[in-house]
Amino acid sequence: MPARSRPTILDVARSAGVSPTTVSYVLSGPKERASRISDDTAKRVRAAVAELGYVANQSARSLRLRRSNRILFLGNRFTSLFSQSMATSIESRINQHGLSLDVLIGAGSDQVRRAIQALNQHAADGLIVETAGGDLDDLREAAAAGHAIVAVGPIEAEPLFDVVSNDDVPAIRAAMSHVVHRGVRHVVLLAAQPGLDDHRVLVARDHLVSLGLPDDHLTTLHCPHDRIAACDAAKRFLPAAPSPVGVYAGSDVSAFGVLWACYARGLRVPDDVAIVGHGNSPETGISVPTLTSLGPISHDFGKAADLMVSRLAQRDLPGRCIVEPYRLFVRDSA
Amino acid sequence: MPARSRPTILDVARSAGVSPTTVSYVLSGPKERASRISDDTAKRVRAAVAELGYVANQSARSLRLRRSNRILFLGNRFTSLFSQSMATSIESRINQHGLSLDVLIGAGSDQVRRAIQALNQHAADGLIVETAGGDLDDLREAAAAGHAIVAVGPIEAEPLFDVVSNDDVPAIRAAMSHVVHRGVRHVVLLAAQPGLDDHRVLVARDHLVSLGLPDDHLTTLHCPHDRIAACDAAKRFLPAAPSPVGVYAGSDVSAFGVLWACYARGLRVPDDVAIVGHGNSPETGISVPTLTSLGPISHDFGKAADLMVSRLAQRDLPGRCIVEPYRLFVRDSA
DNA sequence: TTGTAAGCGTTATCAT
DNA sequence: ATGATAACGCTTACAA
Repeated sequence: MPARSRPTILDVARSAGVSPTTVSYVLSGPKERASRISDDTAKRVRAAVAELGYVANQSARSLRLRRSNRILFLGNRFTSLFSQSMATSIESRINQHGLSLDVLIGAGSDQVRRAIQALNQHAADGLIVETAGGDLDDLREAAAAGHAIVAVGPIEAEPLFDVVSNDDVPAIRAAMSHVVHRGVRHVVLLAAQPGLDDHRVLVARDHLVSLGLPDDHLTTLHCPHDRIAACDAAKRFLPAAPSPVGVYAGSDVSAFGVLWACYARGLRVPDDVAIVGHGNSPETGISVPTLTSLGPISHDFGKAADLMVSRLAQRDLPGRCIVEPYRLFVRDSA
Repeated sequence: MPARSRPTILDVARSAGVSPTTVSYVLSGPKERASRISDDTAKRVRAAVAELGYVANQSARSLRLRRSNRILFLGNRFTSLFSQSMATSIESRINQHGLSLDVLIGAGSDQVRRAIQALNQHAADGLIVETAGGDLDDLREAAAAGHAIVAVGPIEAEPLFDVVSNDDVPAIRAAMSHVVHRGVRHVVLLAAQPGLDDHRVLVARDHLVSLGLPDDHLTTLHCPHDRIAACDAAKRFLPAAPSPVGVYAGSDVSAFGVLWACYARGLRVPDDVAIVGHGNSPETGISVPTLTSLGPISHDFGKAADLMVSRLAQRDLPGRCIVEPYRLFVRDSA
């Protein structure tokens, strides 16, 4: 049932004719301690390691060191281009620091709780989480319990953990102003689940009202942020909508779904339907028409990793907040 | 530097007025041993656990049990709809078995080696890996070392580990026959990196030759399987290609990239350009035109998880092989 | 420059 | 029905 047993540090020590202490010193990297080992001994130890194929047991190591050197990243959705690029840029930065990153995917408080559970189990040292704010209470509690947390999302600074604050509100307003200026008088707003990212549509709706659009010209629809769900939804609501209609899709993938629905229904973009995405993923540049979208000016989320690393080095740091500005990227779909 | 210290089993024992042994028995689930603990004691223990918020330290547990109850899944690409659905279906099945799944993403032998390293470190009990065959040697070596491996991909049975064999060859041939029957005499084949999935284009090319297409009517291009790279590539090769031309994109995401390139260049699909994808992702149904693609008849890869679980229960099982049939799904793009 | 020994938190064995 | 004890593999004072 258990895997075939692997060599331990004792086997290496025996084979090299030294004590386990010496082996540990040789392997624990060239800190100042490495100097206490003679070159010759070190060489013999390394030879033995290579010959036996010795690899340190992480469980034993974590138990003794009281840290695992693993960081968890919890992204929102597999289909989200945004989560993907976050995972990629965070991973490379985390690796630069000699830690390893585990990627979990899935929004929702159950996933957040699972991730925090992993921290409680000492299975990971810290959690970088993409959140829309729905699980802030869980995160606050975990941070209060001494866990290292970095949250990324459209949220404010926190006292107990670090935040990369996606400041998308001005860009959302700019997008709505833009479509209204182009003559749109009816707007459909697409939101995923309530609590997940509905702040986007709330901001959009408020701003449209302040621009003078009557409330009954605004429709909020809930559908998951994936291409197919958005396309299906759009095929239902678009034919009935007065032209020109604006669609703020809440995500780029949804926007592409809406775009396909326009093709399927023979609607012209942007003349009949003006589409705005969210995320400004690279794919916005290849569709026909190209997709107007709003997103962060920089797509490098390595800063979240840096926050985590410095927090691991000093646990009692006050919560820091890096504001990530967003802007509207006007292309041809609106 | 280390996290605030959490309660251990000793704290629980003290608080409940019992020995650590008893706490462990109470918590290790109601197997047949639970009977040896009196109801009253068990209740007191559970109360103490709840009060202190005790959670078992996974490192200590893994060290003692010599297993981590974690399974690794290594998928090819974040952008791959196929990897995504594999990860999802495998995770839910793995969880049903009381294990947890860690998802890694990234093709290439370095990633495979990193995953195997995790096995060597006792950080995980088994590895489910999506592979095109390029890293079979590494996997064989790991399996020979006693690790539990399940590989999913267009590969054959293996003696030392389990395989879910994606039998896509007949479907690829069917797809090529289909486009040729429709009058295509020139075909462009898109492959990712050599060694990753080039078997797809090799099979396609061989079959096209056997159908009588001259070799210089066949072009193989290498570009990563993502929408943007494929679109850029297609924008370059399509205008020069004789019409009608067939494109076997090697993946659905690439196919969508090619489709956008056709729109951008004013080429009609399927009349000027016939496009075939690979993977048969749900998105094939929403594009205009819908995407002809080949893929597995079933998208449930829970069977890979089942293989893993049974292998963990009995390590010396011979390598099993489940063949996953593919077929061509003809839609409007070819 | 190297070795001895204690301890990280758990679970299994063996007593009681 | 419960408890004492040893062991899992590693790191690190401290001793030599």
